[in-house]
Amino acid sequence: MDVSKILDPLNNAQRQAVCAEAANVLVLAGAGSGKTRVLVHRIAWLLASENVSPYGILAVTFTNKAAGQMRARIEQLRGTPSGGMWVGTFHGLAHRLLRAHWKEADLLQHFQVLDSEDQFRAIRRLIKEMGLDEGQWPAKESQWYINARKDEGLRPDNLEHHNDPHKRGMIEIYAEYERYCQRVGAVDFAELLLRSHQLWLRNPELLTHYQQRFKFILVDEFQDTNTIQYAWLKLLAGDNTGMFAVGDDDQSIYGWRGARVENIHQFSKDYTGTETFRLEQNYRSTGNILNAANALIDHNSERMGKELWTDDGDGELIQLYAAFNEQDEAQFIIDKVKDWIDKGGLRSENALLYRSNAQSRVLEERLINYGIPYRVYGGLRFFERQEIKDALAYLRLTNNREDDASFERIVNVPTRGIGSRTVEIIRDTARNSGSSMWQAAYHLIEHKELASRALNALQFFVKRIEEIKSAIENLTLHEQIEHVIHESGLIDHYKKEKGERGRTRLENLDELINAGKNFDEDALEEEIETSDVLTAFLSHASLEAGERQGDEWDDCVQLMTLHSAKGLEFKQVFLCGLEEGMFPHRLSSEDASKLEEERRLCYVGMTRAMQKLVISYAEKRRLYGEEKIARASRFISEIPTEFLEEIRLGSSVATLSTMAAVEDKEAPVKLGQRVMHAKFGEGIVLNYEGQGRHARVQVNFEMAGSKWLVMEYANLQFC
DNA sequence: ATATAGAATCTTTTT
DNA sequence: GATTCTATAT
Repeated sequence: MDVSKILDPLNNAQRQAVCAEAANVLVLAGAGSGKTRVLVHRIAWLLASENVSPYGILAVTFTNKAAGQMRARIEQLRGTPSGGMWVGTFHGLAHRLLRAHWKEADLLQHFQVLDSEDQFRAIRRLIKEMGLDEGQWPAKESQWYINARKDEGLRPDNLEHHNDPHKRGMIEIYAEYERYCQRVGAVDFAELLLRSHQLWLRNPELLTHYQQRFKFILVDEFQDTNTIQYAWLKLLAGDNTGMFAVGDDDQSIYGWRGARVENIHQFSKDYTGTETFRLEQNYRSTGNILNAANALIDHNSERMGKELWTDDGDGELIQLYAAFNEQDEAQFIIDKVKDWIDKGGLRSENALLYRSNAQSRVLEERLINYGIPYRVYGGLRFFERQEIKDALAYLRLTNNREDDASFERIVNVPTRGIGSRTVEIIRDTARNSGSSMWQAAYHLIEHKELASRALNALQFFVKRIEEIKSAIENLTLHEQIEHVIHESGLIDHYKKEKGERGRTRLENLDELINAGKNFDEDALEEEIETSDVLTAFLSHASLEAGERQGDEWDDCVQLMTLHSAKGLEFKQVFLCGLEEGMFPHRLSSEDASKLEEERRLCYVGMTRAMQKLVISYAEKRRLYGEEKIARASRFISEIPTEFLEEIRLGSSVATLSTMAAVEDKEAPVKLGQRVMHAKFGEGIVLNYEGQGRHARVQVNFEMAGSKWLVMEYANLQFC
């Protein structure tokens, strides 16, 4: 292939990294510096010049989206499908390994992948079964504990309780959970990695096979790797493997879930002769935005060091708005968004970023008020929806009747008279005989050890599952799904749910059949055995939970947390709620390293902006029902004033029409509304009492301070 | 089995 | 303040 096509689109630094001769390469790629491009072109370069076949390449990312994009861009650049290459997420690749070597990994052939909700439910059930007090041993905490240990590569056997009763309990729960997973063939996310790591350790010839196969390993977002992921990579990389790691220590924002930036420092030590490259030219943001971001992140210690720059101009200054309260802040932001749209910009070019999800509500209310379509990221995803998980649980139970989690989920959904008491008896019976709940149910029916009503109901359930099982045996996946959602009674069950919610649930179940259809087609192409399609589909549902549900509008304002904004870019970005306690969050303010992570988060947020960045904070904020006075975030003072432009009260466009509408209703004014008084000047509505002409309004004037005024006489102008 | 009231909780999230 | 779970009553 023509090498110039690979190298010409690159700048100097990018080209050096792509063509690096060193076996091991570390690329420190700043925000917007062409990180993905370098990865993609490196792969194309290796294939073209090093005489490597796609078979010898493994590229690993964190999200399915990133993996998909990378694969697509490689194929686009090379103009040919890249069969044989392994491109995927850590979990996806680990899963692939375990499917191929389930026996050596000591798993059941049809092992299932638990998503975090499945895991949570399993742990909660086990804690109950163990007779532990749920108040003292919250399932959430245990789940967190177990995952953190697995991410560190630790099994219960490797853990010491040091006579700490709390620790001892946690370890016991962990051990119990492991036994359960092993028995029913369940594998959670962390287990995928830990288990495949173990698979290699215990089967040296298998490890050698993969080490010899993969001549080059490429890692995206290296700063986000945790202990087990790095160990996994290190094990897989043999003596002759070339490692190519791309990352940005300044964008490490997942320390709280086990990511270790240290790995980036460790890399050059572990791989001697590592050549390090820095990508500092930014193709996204204006000079002012970059300089401000550089100055902010400079307050962090222990950085690898990197300074973003651009060839383009300085652009506009960063706007800073000190809002009176969160209502005022929202009003200001929405006014600016409206300006943008009125000037012909797209709604989707605007992103409203915040530290925590609770902040979205006020913004949403304003957007609804103005009839501006928007989309909030972060809701439930398709395969996480209740009705979908119910349907999947039926499929799982027919597939594997040892699956207690699924059994318990659907034994009384739709309600068929199997109450919590009956479930408890089944659970106890299962526990006492060391069998599954399914077997226990059988036992109870056979020996008539239940009250007749419960017995009949249980018998009905068991029979129904058996019927479904035999009916779907020779069907294609989508036919299986269709059969299951009807015969299980789920359709009828959700038909009864009134309103919008019930309707979307039915639509989703319909959509599940569609998903099955697509899966069938893919399976046909890849010649997957019919009996394995269901298992593959169930794993797919766990590993790739699907798109987050958003509004149906194509062009809408984007609302999301700073964390979910990573990797994205927008022409106009609003960073909202920059107050001490909010951002940096109070739970992350005491600890120096946590604070630095917050600062990196701020850095990530700022560098999302292409043209305009607007930062705002509220002096007073109502949160969780309580009003709190706040100070501006320290991050604001860490940005040199030369890059900032303070926006004064009332400089935004008047919104007379909307206020008239509000005035018609019982409230005389809206809280947080800007008003103008002939004598006192401009202010913000703080409070009001009464209605109509007799209403009194409290206004905080910019110059004159806070005053109570009677609407009838005050003659306030809304602006 | 459902309905309602009171309590508890409220950072960030992918796989 | 809003949601979501839990306990209690019917």
